[in-house]
Amino acid sequence: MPTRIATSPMDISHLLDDLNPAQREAVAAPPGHLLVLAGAGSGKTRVLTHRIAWLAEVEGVWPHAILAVTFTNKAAAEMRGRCESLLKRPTRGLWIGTFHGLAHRLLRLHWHEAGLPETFQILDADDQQRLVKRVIRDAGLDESRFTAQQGGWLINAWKDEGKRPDDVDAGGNPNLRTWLEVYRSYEEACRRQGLVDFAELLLRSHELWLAHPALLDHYRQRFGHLLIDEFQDTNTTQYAWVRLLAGSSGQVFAVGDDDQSIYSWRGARVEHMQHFLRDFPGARTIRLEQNYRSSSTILDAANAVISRNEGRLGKALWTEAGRGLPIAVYAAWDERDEARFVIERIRRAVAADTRPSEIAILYRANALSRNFEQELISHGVPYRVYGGLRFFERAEVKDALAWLRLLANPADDGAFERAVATPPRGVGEKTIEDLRSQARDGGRSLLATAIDALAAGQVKGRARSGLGDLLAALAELRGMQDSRLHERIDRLLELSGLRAHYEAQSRHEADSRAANLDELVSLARSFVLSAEDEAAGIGELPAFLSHAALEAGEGQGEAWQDCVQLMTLHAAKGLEFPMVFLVGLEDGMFPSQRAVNEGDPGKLEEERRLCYVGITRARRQLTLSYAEKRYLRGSETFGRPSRFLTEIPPELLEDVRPRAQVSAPTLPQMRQRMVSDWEDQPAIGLGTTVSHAKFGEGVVIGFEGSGAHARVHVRFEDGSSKWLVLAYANLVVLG
DNA sequence: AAATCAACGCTTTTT
DNA sequence: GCGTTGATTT
Repeated sequence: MPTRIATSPMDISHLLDDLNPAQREAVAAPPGHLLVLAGAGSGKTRVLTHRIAWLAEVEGVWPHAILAVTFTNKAAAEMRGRCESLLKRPTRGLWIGTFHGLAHRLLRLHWHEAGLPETFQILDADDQQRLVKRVIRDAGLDESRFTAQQGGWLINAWKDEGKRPDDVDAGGNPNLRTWLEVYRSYEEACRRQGLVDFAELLLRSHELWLAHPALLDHYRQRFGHLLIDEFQDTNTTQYAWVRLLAGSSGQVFAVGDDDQSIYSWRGARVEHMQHFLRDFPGARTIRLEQNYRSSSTILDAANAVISRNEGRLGKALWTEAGRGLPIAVYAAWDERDEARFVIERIRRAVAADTRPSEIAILYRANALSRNFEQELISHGVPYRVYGGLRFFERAEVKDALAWLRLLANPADDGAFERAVATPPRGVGEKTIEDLRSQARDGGRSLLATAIDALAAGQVKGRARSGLGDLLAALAELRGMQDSRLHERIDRLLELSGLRAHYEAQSRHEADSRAANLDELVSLARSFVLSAEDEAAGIGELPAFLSHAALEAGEGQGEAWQDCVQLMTLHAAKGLEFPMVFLVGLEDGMFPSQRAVNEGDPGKLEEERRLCYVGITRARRQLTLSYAEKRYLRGSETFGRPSRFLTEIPPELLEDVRPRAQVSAPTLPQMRQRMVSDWEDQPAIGLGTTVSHAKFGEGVVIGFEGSGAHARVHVRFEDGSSKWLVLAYANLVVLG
């Protein structure tokens, strides 16, 4: 049990001084369970880190006895860093990590008790899908009816709910029965190959504790204090994991915001916030409602929107900040007009000394980023899109990792297939299928089967030499036990032919694939085994592979470059920007069609929470936009403004009338100068001389339509004439 | 066995 | 509108 050490009041001032009363109450809470309802921008991370420091410094709790859980590696890293600077020393023995990272550590430490091979490997989402596909195919199912995607989704959903195949009741549903068989076969394949997917990490470590009370007891004794971040995002298995570890003596400090629960489709259950008060006796609730981020206008809009949801725990954000700028709303004619407007505003802001990195464009679905990217490129504004392929998920990197996985775990059939397939080495589908059936019959791995088949002379022709080369290369790499990891990878890239393969490709595709392989080598060179991993007796190679799976690495683009940030609303959770553009606000886009169609109020409420998350990302200025017409999946769609727009009190909004309008066919009206927010566009009329970036100078000889529809007919100097949409053409009026 | 071409299908995605 | 998958071709 932790011993209390005497402290004077002086010691604690730096932990409480810069906190508001509610934050202080949470940080200095007496022993017991606590649920902190932390609104957006209310200083949640600060409270968590100060609580840890408070426990360590004031309550005299050993860091050793504290476990802090987050959902992302980024959040974990930030928490660790802030704790270290608060405590002014390394946080030795303190466990801070993601649910998955901590569960993984437990399984590495207790692989035997968990029923895993010591060499078990982590299956990422892509690997998992491939394996499910293999299972479906081997079962001879119709792959158009039973897709790997759906299978993976179902299996994950079951595991997230803590259900093994035996726990699922398929009832009389034949489809579900089939899926259950797929689930069983998938589990068997994982067991045979020593593979563990993300959901399995959690479920397996939970079962590890259940099956080994002494082990559970050990960890219960050790971790007297559990701190959970983003509690509203916990799934059933994670919640059970926390409950089990806490037992009757562990104190849980849970921080979350039910209004920011946006991952129910990934198994997260907001109800856990309510259940917490029921399941953890004596739990108290503290609300952090003062917002330090946004103007009161932005906050009022957020509050108004979220207040439409039912069954909230209840929380009203307030701020001492002033009203600030109104929320601008722009009704674009179409998605190009929308992009043009947004980028123009961004350029203005940048010209007025806003840094690009302080600006974010947020959208519901990734598909929306394209137009904004195009417009940013054409104006030379640096930008970064989040949510692309991450480093360790890239095909060429995974190709190389497959070899490492085979070295670490020869039973990994997926890795073998990947290594065989790329680069092409004369071993085709037929050869592989023969090996597969042989391996199935013999109950052995593909690699072992291949070695035998080659020795027995069963493989002929090109396949023989190709397979022979591969096995020889593997043998050589296996012999490099004493070499550094990066040397092995470097050699691997040569022997496998991957480097040559991707270098040859690069010439055609102007791609950076070969460079990524070099990057992999240098990542391995600078990879350091963490103290925890070393203590757990984990080798460099398995640790590197786990790192690759659990921390897929940053998305594309340089994090530190000063650029405009583009991302989905989901990706924006936890971030903040002085200037935020929330785009694509049409019913059917946001809220999404599915949420609207299915008529499930829960779905719509989650969309609304997503909207709340989006609005509350903005510090200073929020701009909303929607397009009346949008090309979606190749065809035109006409949308109505999002219902969320109407949920914001109109007095907080300011309509932007951006377009120079050509509204009537009479000259005086044509000459009328219209209000233009984003460019001081003089009037355009018959006979006006204009200049176009591509076509040069010309004279307006006609026009039609009004508002966004306005088009002008221009005869250019070369004699050609064109109809141009005013909103796009960016005409410069010369007189 | 590998390259080329048509057909599909498609929110969100911390790990 | 695009990228991925699969069927077809050589």
